[in-house]
Amino acid sequence: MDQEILKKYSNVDECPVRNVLDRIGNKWTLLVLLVLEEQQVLRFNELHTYISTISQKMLSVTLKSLEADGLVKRTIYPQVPPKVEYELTARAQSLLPLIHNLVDWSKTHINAIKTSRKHYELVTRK
Amino acid sequence: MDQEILKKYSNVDECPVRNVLDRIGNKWTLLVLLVLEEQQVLRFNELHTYISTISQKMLSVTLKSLEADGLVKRTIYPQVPPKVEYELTARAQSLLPLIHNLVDWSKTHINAIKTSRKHYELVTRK
DNA sequence: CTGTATCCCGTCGGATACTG
DNA sequence: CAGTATCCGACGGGATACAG
Repeated sequence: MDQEILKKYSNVDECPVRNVLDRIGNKWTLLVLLVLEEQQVLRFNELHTYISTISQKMLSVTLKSLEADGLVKRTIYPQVPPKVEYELTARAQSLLPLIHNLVDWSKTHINAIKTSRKHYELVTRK
Repeated sequence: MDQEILKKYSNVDECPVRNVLDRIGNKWTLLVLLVLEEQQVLRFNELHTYISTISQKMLSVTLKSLEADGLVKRTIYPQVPPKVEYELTARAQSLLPLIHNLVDWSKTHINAIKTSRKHYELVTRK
């Protein structure tokens, strides 16, 4: 890993994994992906019902960025009232196993991590 | 995935993977982990040299949170001038394969993703 | 050498109200 | 039903200066 590579990894635009982490790292993206994986096809308000604590604004923003990255397919049915369906793309399907690995690792280690945090807080307290 | 589970996944404190993503999702954590993996043991300023674009403040903050989570071990040598060494823990070693999977997936798909983003921008432009 | 302390700004995300 | 528009507070992260 030379200096050239490091510079690229420091740059959000040039670093591939930063491009991905900047998406799934934000507050709601992962949850939307997991719900869509399980339910397969959902309308906007159905998603909102499943993830009731998300605001309309953030659900909209999250879905748009997922659509922009080609991870979610959005289908509009031209009718009144409007009907819009969301579903995962093949690209998202290929990412989901890695996400599940992360979820599993987190579940396995979260207790030890929280214990570490408490201990760290104690020993660093003045 | 029932409502109870979803509420937990919406809550940063209760959701295991959010606890992990909130760490590796920030700007510098991943890069620090990868450099430490390759170099094994580094002092503060050596890390700063490898990752020259990080500010002293953020390097300090990033290392502290990694240490708090038990992902990095910090060793102080009581001498003047001070010498402090950082190295990965076994916990971090167990996480790194998943990170490499993410890096690989990102490298594989980043071009297609960027193409999708450009296309999305075009079709949504007024 | 290994950090802290301030100040400051941009972005993320929440609340609320409004629209085709 | 499926969003947008607006306002606003909190927080991540950069620049700079200082300290043990």
